[in-house]
Parts: sequence; structure tokens; C-alpha cells
Amino acid sequence: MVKGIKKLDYAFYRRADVLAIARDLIGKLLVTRVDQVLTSGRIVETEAYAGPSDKASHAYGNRKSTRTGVMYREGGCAYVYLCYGLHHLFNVVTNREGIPHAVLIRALEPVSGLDKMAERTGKKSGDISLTRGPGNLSRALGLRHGMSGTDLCGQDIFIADDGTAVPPGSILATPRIGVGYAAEDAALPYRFIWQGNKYVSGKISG
DNA sequence: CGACCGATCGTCT
DNA sequence: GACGATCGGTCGA
Repeated sequence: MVKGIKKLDYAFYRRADVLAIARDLIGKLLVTRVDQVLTSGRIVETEAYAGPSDKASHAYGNRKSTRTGVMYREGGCAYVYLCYGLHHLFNVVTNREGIPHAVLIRALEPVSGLDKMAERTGKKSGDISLTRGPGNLSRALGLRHGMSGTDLCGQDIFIADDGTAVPPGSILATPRIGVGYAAEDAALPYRFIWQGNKYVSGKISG
């Protein structure tokens, strides 16, 4: 591993405050090694899903199934699922066993393995949409829903701190995307973005 | 720029 | 049998 880069440990993921974890993930590096190739990107957008009481969460009301059961595991593994039949959305499972908290990674700024990302997506390595949006970044990094449950402290998928400091004032909390069905919970400020970063999904701003 | 729509299929009812 | 924690293209103002 590259000097000066620290892989996040289980203690990071097992904290009780999923909002703090979602915020803390901004600026970290998401790294995958799929097909023997390393690809990575800096996290610039996340969303917290706060368990049984959160109407936007797959685990709302403690719903549990083969797919969502991964969310109930001890924090520190991946929850990847297929959305709309074609997009693989990558989440980080947090908190302790039995508490289905998760953080959806929604956008990255590409850091390494750009050529491989381009190959996987059929785009050019400079394409802004390469890792912008949860479906796009999963394709670029080779994340598939079959990888759900993968240990985040292993070699295949992990998140690291390379010492990059994000000014607290540049992290903005907003409502989550695409969860209009969640009634009053749709308005909760559970989405965190690195304000002004061009890889943040949605409207261009900042 | 905003609104709309088709693609596509595993999962849950 | 219906429905998405999306994306990218198209169409109209």
C-alpha cells in the first residue's frame, strides 16, 4: 500500500452515528481491486440511511430479506444491490450487528485507474460522468451486486484516508435524491456533498 | 434548462 | 405482477 494512506478500520464503521460517518466519508478514497486492477476515487457525495425508523431505507420497519439482510451485519462490509434492473448501488454498512444502518456512496472524483474505468464504462477517461452518480461510479470501479457482503477491511474493496483535509465549511447537508416516496423523511438533510466539486451529482452548482 | 421517457431485472408481495 | 436509493437521450420552451 502507498505510504501515507491509512485504510479505515472497523471502529470507523461501527460507530452509532450514521450521519457522522456519512459526513466523515467525504474526502476519503474508495479503492477497489477487481480483475487484478486497482481503481480508486475520492468520495465527494454520500447519503445516510438511518435504519428501521427511516422511511427511505430498505430496512424501514426492520424489513429483512435475502437482499437487505447484509445491512444488519456488523459494520464494515459492503451492501450492493441492483436498482432499476441495471444499476449497481454501493453502500457501506455501519453500526453494530442487528442495527441496519448504511451509507450510500453517490459520487467520486476519479483518482487512479482512469483507463480501466473508461474501459468498463465505454466512456473516455476524462468524461465527467465516469464516477458521477451512484450507478456510474459502481460501473467504473467494477462493483457488482454479487459483491454485497464483501469485507471493507480486506484487499478487494476498502476505503482509505490519504490525509486530505476537507474544510468543514465546504461540506453541505441536503435532502436525499430519489426518495420522494419516503414521505416526511424525504426532506431530512441526510445527503452530504463536497460543495462546488464538479463530480457531485444533480444540478451543477458552486 | 426542465420535463419526460425507455431500458431492464432482481426482489418482494 | 409491480416496482425501484438511476441514467442518458430527446423534445419543447
